[in-house]
Amino acid sequence: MRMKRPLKRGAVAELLDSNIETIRYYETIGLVAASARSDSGHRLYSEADIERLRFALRLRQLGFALAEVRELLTMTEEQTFSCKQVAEIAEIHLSQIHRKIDDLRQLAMSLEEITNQCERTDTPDCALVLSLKTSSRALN
Amino acid sequence: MRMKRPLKRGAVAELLDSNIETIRYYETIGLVAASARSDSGHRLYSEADIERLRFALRLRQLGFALAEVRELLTMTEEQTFSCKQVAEIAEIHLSQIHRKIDDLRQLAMSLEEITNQCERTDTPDCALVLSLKTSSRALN
DNA sequence: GGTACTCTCTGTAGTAACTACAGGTTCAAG
DNA sequence: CTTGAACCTGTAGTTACTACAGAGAGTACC
Repeated sequence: MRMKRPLKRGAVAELLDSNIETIRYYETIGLVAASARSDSGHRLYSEADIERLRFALRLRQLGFALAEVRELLTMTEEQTFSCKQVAEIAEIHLSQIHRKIDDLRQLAMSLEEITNQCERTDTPDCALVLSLKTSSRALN
Repeated sequence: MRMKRPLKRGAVAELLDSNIETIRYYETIGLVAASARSDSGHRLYSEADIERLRFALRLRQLGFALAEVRELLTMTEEQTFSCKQVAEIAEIHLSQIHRKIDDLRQLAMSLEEITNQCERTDTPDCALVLSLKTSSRALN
């Protein structure tokens, strides 16, 4: 069997549905780099490089911070992890997402309450604005 | 009746439960400035200054971007707005919040699905990691 | 082989909304 | 009068990219 020849940056970006600049960025911060360069200096991405990138991008899609992505990459690559550990990280992250959802719900409720005080007149004196100007009640 | 004497930056920050640096930041970007300075250069915030700040901070708490805060400040200050206009801005913002909530719910679902594949073993071969490594299915 | 066009390279700056720090005044209490 | 807190300024750092400029490759067509 024959190796697939490595892709260049643009092709990788397209394949992974990401941005060409993002890929370079991940390299500059030492997250994922191309393992080879052509004679003229063009980055060449092997299958393994692409897998690593795919993994990183997927974790980002799932809302993990780059620091967490870095950690998870190292763990999975060095095989120095237990499944339990990874699951724990994921669950902490999940609980953060849930908290964010709750915060936004609170926010939406406050804002709905405030906008409901408005009767959509053409004048500038409005309970809505008044309500915005007074200090928070529904928040925190 | 007597004017309350103006507060300084630290006192304002405490009063409005915000950060002293944030207040200076809002000044540098031309959002809200102290209307006076003491002889030695300390910022002095009048009641009106503080109201303006309170308004800005409240809008931020409600998730409005600084650009929107700026717009709303101008509108309410120049009285060149109708209640309807303000309500519209608020409603656009509200719909963005709802969309964000939906996105996060999707995210949470994906992540839950993935973590459920894990049996919390002590070994590194895990359906969770495998699932993270393969390309997205539940997203977008 | 020449030319034109796209791709890639590098370094750097900009984005949002702060936050933090350093090095120097000024204020207030004892 | 001293000491410590609060304030001043300018500047750099944060997160996760994104965008741009200027120069060097790669490739398609005549």
